[in-house]
Amino acid sequence: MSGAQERPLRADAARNRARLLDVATEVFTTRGVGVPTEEIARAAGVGVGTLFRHFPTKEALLEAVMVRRLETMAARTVQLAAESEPAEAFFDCFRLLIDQSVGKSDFVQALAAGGVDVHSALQEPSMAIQAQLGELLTGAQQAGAVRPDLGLPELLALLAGTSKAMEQLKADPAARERIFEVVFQGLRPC
Amino acid sequence: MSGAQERPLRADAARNRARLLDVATEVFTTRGVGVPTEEIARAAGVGVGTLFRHFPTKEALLEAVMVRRLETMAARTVQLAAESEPAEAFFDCFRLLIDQSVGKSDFVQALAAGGVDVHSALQEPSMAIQAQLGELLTGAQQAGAVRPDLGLPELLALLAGTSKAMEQLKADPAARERIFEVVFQGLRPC
Amino acid sequence: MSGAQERPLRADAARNRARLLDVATEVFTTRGVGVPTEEIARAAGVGVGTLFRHFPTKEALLEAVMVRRLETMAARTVQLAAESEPAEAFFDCFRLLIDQSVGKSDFVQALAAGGVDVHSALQEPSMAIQAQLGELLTGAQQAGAVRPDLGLPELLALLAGTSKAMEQLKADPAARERIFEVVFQGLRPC
Amino acid sequence: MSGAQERPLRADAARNRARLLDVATEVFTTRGVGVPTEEIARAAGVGVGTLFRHFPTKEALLEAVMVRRLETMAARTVQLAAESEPAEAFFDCFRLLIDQSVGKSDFVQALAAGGVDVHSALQEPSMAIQAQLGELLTGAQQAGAVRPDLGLPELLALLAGTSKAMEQLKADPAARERIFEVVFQGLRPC
DNA sequence: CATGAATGAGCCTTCATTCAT
DNA sequence: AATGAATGAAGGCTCATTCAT
Repeated sequence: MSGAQERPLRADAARNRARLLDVATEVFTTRGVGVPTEEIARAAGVGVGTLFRHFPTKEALLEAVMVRRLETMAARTVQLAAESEPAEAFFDCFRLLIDQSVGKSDFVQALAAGGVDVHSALQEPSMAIQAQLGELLTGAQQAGAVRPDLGLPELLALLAGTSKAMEQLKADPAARERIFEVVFQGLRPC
Repeated sequence: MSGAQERPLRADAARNRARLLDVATEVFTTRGVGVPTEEIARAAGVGVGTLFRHFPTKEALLEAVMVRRLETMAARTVQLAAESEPAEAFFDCFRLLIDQSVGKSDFVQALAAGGVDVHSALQEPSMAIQAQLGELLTGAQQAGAVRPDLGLPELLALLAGTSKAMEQLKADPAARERIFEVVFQGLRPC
Repeated sequence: MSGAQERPLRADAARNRARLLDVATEVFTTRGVGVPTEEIARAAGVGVGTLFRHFPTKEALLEAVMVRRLETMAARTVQLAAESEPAEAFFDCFRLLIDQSVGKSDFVQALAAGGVDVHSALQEPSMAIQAQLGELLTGAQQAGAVRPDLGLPELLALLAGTSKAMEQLKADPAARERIFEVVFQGLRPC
Repeated sequence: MSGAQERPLRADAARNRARLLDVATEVFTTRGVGVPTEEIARAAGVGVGTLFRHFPTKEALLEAVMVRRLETMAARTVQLAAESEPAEAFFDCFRLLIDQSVGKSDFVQALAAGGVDVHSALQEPSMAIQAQLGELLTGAQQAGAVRPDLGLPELLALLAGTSKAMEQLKADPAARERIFEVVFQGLRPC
């Protein structure tokens, strides 16, 4: 269902690939996309050659990082959606996506794959979450827990915005909670 | 108040500086910070040498761009604050700052100069707006128009977040208005 | 007639450009196209940056080198053609082109720009020589000094081939002369 | 005669070696020496490791390719020389060598192993053909079919040159034939 | 023996910054 | 003061070669 594995991939190769992905996620997130490939490779304990064997381009690496994040998000979203009442599920999911992406608001933004120039590789996982979110939104609206005039685009924008807001309050959990209160109260029908 | 002008600056030099600043604002905003200095210089109709005479560093140029934006924002904020009732002034000002920064959420974020690594040059204008916003916030809270548990940091974070959200809805003014409704309703006391 | 000079080009810049062209010609010719750009720059007494300012690509440099050779050839060809009788002019010109390109048979081959993938920049100068050679050939044929069944393509091929042959006899002028005798005798009508 | 086989070589190993050689010949000839080793290996259906087991260096592979060509040429030359009259044998052999090397003028040039920097491995087969050609040349000269003032070096140079000339006329057999006529007529005593 | 993942030196190219004109 | 040519440190990427599986 998730595309044929090109090949089983040798044990060590798989480990390297995973480490590269982990390191790249960490590095891109904390220090931006400007970090040299060589540094990422070194941090992963491999040579540049290995990095480029697994990801033919720096951009391909970035893409893979985002795809993985998106897929993780999608998985948890699905899980949550199945476990609770529509309204509760909606708000829990909102929280989840935000918590998932503290310090990574770009990832949440990448989620809005409706845009034109978004890399095709991101389209699929992004669409998957969007579909989920769409259902959750509708459910919550039918349950009367969310303003009925909001659409999916507004929801995505609010997710990106809330994530951005949270970034500035990393150090203050109480303040973050207040942001949630503001947004959630704003989402409710007048 | 904004630092002594080193020297009166010849007429043409001043014109060049202004053009450089305008062009840089436009270019950085629309195409990102990655644009080569030479291109900015050319677009401003001067040589690179001239650019570096006015701004010793590319980063200094970027800083100058942001300072100017911040100063503009501060001026309008002051004006607005003086013209209206506390509560109205607060919401108008929120709107203003967001509208000012569509497609430029980084500028709004720069506004949160309380952060550690923010360039010192941004501190002063940022502090100025923050002071204004602080007063507006307090005023609106005393008027009972805004939740009393919110502090300046939360407000700044919400501004940055809302700006980010708006970026994704550039093309849809009605949706943007709905975002305002959500945020404003969320800001009101329960 | 040869395209508008983009700009007069500062004295030192022109000198650098010329030196780069000279060095590149020498280096590409004696050691092949694989020589690193940095080495060429160093040999010309400039930094890599300067090389790439003048020639945006390594390939562009190579192209420029060949264009210049071709233009030199064309100029001398025109001169020769004007000075002598058709038959004599034809053979003198053949000799000239070969002597011009000892150790550089690739240049002579580049002359055959009829090929498809030849860089467009080479087309013009190549065509110019081809036109000249065509006239010389026809003249010599009408004078009865060259087999009438030969066309321009064959002439170009023979030039490339003779040049290649000469490369192997660099050290032996007498042997080279014998090659000329063979080729020239072969060119004459049965 | 051509060096002791290190070991009998297992059947599959021998097959791999042969395939590698075939593929490399094809690839080097049609696309140049710049083609990555890995690609050659893949085209031969083996891993890079295998390639490097058989040929310790890319250059060694290239050498082996040329040695094989040279040996083939030598064999056919011997055969031809034995079958015909001296003069006819000489011209037939010239033709043969050229036809053998259309699009591969480098191979014919490698034949001139008298040069200094030629790899030692090429020396032996090259010398073999040279000896053959020397005899054919002398024979043809004694038969009065070839100018007596030509030596082996000139013959080798003419072979290389003619091959180069033919490369440019790949598409036009009639023109190629005319080149032969020119060269052969040039070779005949005045 | 075969495989192909790993390595890392080296290449081309860009761009912020300096400095001669 | 302005200009734009020159500089050279990096950066992304390739590929011959090695070595663990």
